[in-house]
This record gives sequence, C-alpha cells and structure tokens, in this order.
Amino acid sequence: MDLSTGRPPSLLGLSTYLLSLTGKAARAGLAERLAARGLRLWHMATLAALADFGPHAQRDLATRLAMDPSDVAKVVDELAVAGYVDRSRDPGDRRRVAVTLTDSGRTALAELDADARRVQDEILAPLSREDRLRLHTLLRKVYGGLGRS
Amino acid sequence: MDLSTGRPPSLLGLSTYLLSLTGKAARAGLAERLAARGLRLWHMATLAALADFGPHAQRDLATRLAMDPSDVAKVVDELAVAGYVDRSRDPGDRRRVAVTLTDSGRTALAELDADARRVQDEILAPLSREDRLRLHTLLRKVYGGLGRS
DNA sequence: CGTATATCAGATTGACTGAGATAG
DNA sequence: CCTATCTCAGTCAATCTGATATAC
Repeated sequence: MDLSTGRPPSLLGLSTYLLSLTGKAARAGLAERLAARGLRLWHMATLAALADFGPHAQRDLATRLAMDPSDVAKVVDELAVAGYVDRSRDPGDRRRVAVTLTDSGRTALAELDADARRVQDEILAPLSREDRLRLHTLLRKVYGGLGRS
Repeated sequence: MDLSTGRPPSLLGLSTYLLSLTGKAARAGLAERLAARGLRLWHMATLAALADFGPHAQRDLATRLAMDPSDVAKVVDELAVAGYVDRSRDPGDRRRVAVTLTDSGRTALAELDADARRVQDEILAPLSREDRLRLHTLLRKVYGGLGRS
C-alpha cells in the first residue's frame, strides 16, 4: 500500500476542504502557544474585543464574538483572576457586569498578538508577500459573505 | 453599545483568524448536510479515500486521513452497517482488515460530493470564478507547507 | 408579571489514551 | 519475546442546554 500520495485528491479538489484543514492548523498552532501561557483562544479574542472597542457587558462580548454567554462567564472569570480584566456592576443597569481591560491585560494581549503573527508566518510560509495579501483579500470577501443564504 | 461593527478588527487583520472562521463555516455547513443522511465528516473522507485509492487496511486509512485508529474502527463499522463498505480479513496478514467500497458506497459518495459542492458554492458565493481559482491555488500552497517547521 | 443578565451544573460531541485480544 | 493491528472503555476539552438568582 503506497501512502506517499497522501490525502484523497477528490477531497483536495474542494477548496472548502482545504479551508477546513488550513483553518484547523492555524487554530491548533495558536492554541498551542496560548496554552504555554495558560490561556485559550477565547481569552485572546475577549482581550482583543476589549482593546478594540473598550469595556463591554458580558452579554455584548458574547454577541460580538459569537460565543455562548455561559462560557463568557467562565472566560471572563479566568481573565479577572489573571489580572487582565476588571469587573464592575453597571450602575445604570445592575444586572450587567462591565468588563474592562487592565494595563496588564493590554500588555499580555500585545504578546499574544506577537505569538499569533509568528504562527501566521509559519502557516503562510509557502506564500510570497503578494500572495499573502491576495489570500487575505479573498478571505475577507468570503468572511463578509458568511451568515447569508 | 454599538455591536454593528462586529468582530475585533485586530483579529480580522490576521489571515489565520479568517482561515479559522471560514474553515469552521465550511466544516459546519458540510457536517449539517451529512447529518441529514446520518453521516459525519469522517464517513465521507473514508469513502473518498477508498474511491480514490482502492481498498485499505484500517491502519492505512488512519495514516492517510490522519485519523485515530480507534475512531477508524467505529467509522468503518458504521459504514459497513450502512452497506457502503465491505470488511474482510487479509489472507496474507490476518491481523489486517481489508475495507472495500461497495457499489452502494460509490453511489452514496457521489451524492455527498454533490452536497459538498453545494456547500462550497454557498461559502464561496462572494467570489468570482477567477477568484475561486486563485483562492484554491493559494490554499494548495499553504496546505503543501503544513507539517514543516 | 414577563424579560434580560449572569452564573452554574450537566449533557453532548470530537478527539485522544490505555489496555486487551489476536496475529505476525 | 516483541511488535503490529484492531477494538473497546474511558478520559479530556469545547460547545451547548437547562435551571436558578437577581435586576429591570
């Protein structure tokens, strides 16, 4: 049995299969780096949302990142324990918990972003600078169309 | 709180993040179609491997598709129950179980492939024909580089 | 009273681990 | 005796459900 030819060509002919494989590799690569810091992907996404848009209620974090509200509670709790975010009750609506990025959190995010770019450099190593730009543009278009149909 | 701006721009600037999102959408879309037929992604991948390369020992299927041998046992068993594959002991090495695609399996695979192409058309809807070819070429390059470093 | 937010416990799923049975 | 294949039971992590407490 010759396995040198690798995966089924009929699957490799599907762009969506390639998207799935490369996306999984990207995800796994970054997850591994984050794990070395005791964090997971949701932690980084949450910090990024706070850095880009300022304080959020937890419900709004869930909406923005398409994550489950019950998981937000846990992730935010872990970030608070690490000192990366502060939590405080919204005085105007005491059901809501305002989550704010700390200076320590901002510093950590910068390191996570550097990690992410290192992983990206590894994953996209076969592409020239121009190819990387082209790929990014195409993926943005595809991303923009998700959630319709 | 304005959530209309969506996900964090600092993440959307990462091609690997976009790969992860679009890959997940592709995976979920196909998984949904397969679920309607009582199948999962591994079932299709297994059928495709058998169609492209002929009969495999289960160990070789695991190697080719990078799937866990213990999961192969279950997937192949389910495919056998559905009548899509036949199992028989290899006379030359009676440890090995030769898995062969049946006519019924080949017919089913053709339908699954049609499903996959429909999902792909939805996912890649924002792209022109030329863009789709470009994307495919770029993804093949990226795929070809996976597993080094 | 009905709805929204946050939180928790538990179900579910996919991927992986370890051990045993059979064969080389 | 050691290794390879197949199989099963169980673990682990990520995701999602349901229920509860509090506030609007």
